[in-house]
Formats: sequence, structure tokens, C-alpha cells
Amino acid sequence: MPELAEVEYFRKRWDAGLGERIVAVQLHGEKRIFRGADVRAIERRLVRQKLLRSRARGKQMLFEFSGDNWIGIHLGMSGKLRIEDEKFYPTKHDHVVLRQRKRTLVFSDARQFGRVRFHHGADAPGWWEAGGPEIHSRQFTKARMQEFVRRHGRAPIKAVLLLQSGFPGIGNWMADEILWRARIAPRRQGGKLTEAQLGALWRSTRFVARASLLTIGRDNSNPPQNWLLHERWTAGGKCPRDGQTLRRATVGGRTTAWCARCQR
DNA sequence: CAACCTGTTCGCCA
DNA sequence: ATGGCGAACAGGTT
Repeated sequence: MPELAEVEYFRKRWDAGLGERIVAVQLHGEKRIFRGADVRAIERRLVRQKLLRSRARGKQMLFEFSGDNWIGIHLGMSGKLRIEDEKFYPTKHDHVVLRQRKRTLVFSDARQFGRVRFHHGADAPGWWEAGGPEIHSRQFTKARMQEFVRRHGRAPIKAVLLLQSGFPGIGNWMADEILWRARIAPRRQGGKLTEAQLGALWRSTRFVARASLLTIGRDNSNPPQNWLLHERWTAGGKCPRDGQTLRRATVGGRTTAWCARCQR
């Protein structure tokens, strides 16, 4: 599930626990999601600390706790954040369970492509600060995007949109949505796009990012019915623009859906 | 039962 | 050094 807007939605699930103290920490410390993290430090440091605030950047989330403690979470393919009540009994895939007096903060991830990091220090961790501007920010300029696309000019544009270093937060469905909206075929090489197509790509990127944040990101509601997203997984899905049956193929290593008539 | 999956990282190659 | 690509990771779902 989790791309830009879903990440924002899940980040806010834990808002219910803001300002409240963690009274117990239960981790499945041997699981792959903790690769590289000091599990014992999380268990030792987080108890008695308060959840202060959280942020998201692309698909990364950062949760700040009192006492200079920080947890980074990436949801991977199947990660989810949710709130349970204080009597919650965790099951197999509930790898991070942070108990507060009146509720329980849970991170679950069946496939374990997600990741949990821990940092103890006065400032946000170094791995948080790296990376380019968010695609829905003013700093994500057309010139910046164009420079990135040109640098990866020989790869199919679909693959370029999936590179988090240039398009943080974009995943498989967003990339398809953006290319469909910009009328660009997913196999086109970025270096061969016309000036007009680059403009359309930039506008579509920002539009899809912002509009999905206002629906999925706000309350997990559906984007408008005329989005490609609603058609792209159903066999025989149709182009919302011209009704053509969508094509499906692996592009940039991922299943890709597009309209062969209106995307060039 | 086999194929498929909304993500990232690694090693290999150009 | 940089960029592109395919495999690998794990387990649930179709």
C-alpha cells in the first residue's frame, strides 16, 4: 500500500498518542525490519518517554520522543501503523508495540520489507536529513526535476519516477497515475521527452501528489473516480479518458498499466 | 498450486 | 565514478 499519501495517512494514526508517555515496549527484535538497529537501546530508552511529534518525508517517517530519542519507520510493502486499546494482545506481525496508559501504538508488517531505525541524540538523525525536496513542495521545481530526468535519460521514464532520490514518495500506482495524466508512455526514455512532455510530467507529479494527500492522506478516502488508480488492477481495466482497455507489462521491473492510445 | 504483489538494496555489467 | 538492470528478501492473497 504505502506511497506518499498512504504514508501520511499512517503517520497520523499515531497522533492519538501525542504528548503521552510510553509505559512499555514490546518488540519482535529478531525480525528483519530491525536490520541494523540497536533493538536493546530502543527497549531501554523509550520506556517512560513521551511521543512528542512526527514527520513524513517521501516514504520515510520520523517519530520524536522525549529524552532525545527518535524512531524512523519505513512501511515497505505491507507495513501499517495503527492504534489499539490498552488491553491489546499483539499477534505474529505486530513487531513494534508501544504501550501507553490508555492505548497501544502498533507497527505491523507481514512481509518485513519495512524498516525501523533508532537514533539517540539532540538533533534529528543524519539519515533523515538526506534527500531532495518533497514532490509537493515549492522546492520541487521544474528545473530540478528536468535535471534529474536528464541524468537518468536512458532509463524508461517509469523507472525514473520510482527513484526515491528524485521523486520521493512515488511508488508503483502513483507513477502510473502521473504518466497517464501526462500522456507519456511508461517505456519512453526520459532523455527523449519533449519540452512539452517534461512540463506535463512536472505538473502531473505535483497534481497527483497534492490531490492524493487531500484524499488518501487526509482520511483514506478515495481520489476522484476518473483516476487511473481505480482501473489499473482490474483485469480488462479501461482508460478513464477514452475507454480503451489498458495495457499491462513489466516496465522498470514493476507491473505497469497504461493506455496505449493516449500515452505516447 | 503457481503466480502475483503500492519497495529497497545488492552485485554485476556497461 | 555513474547509471541501468535483475535478483533477492518474506509471507499473504488470488
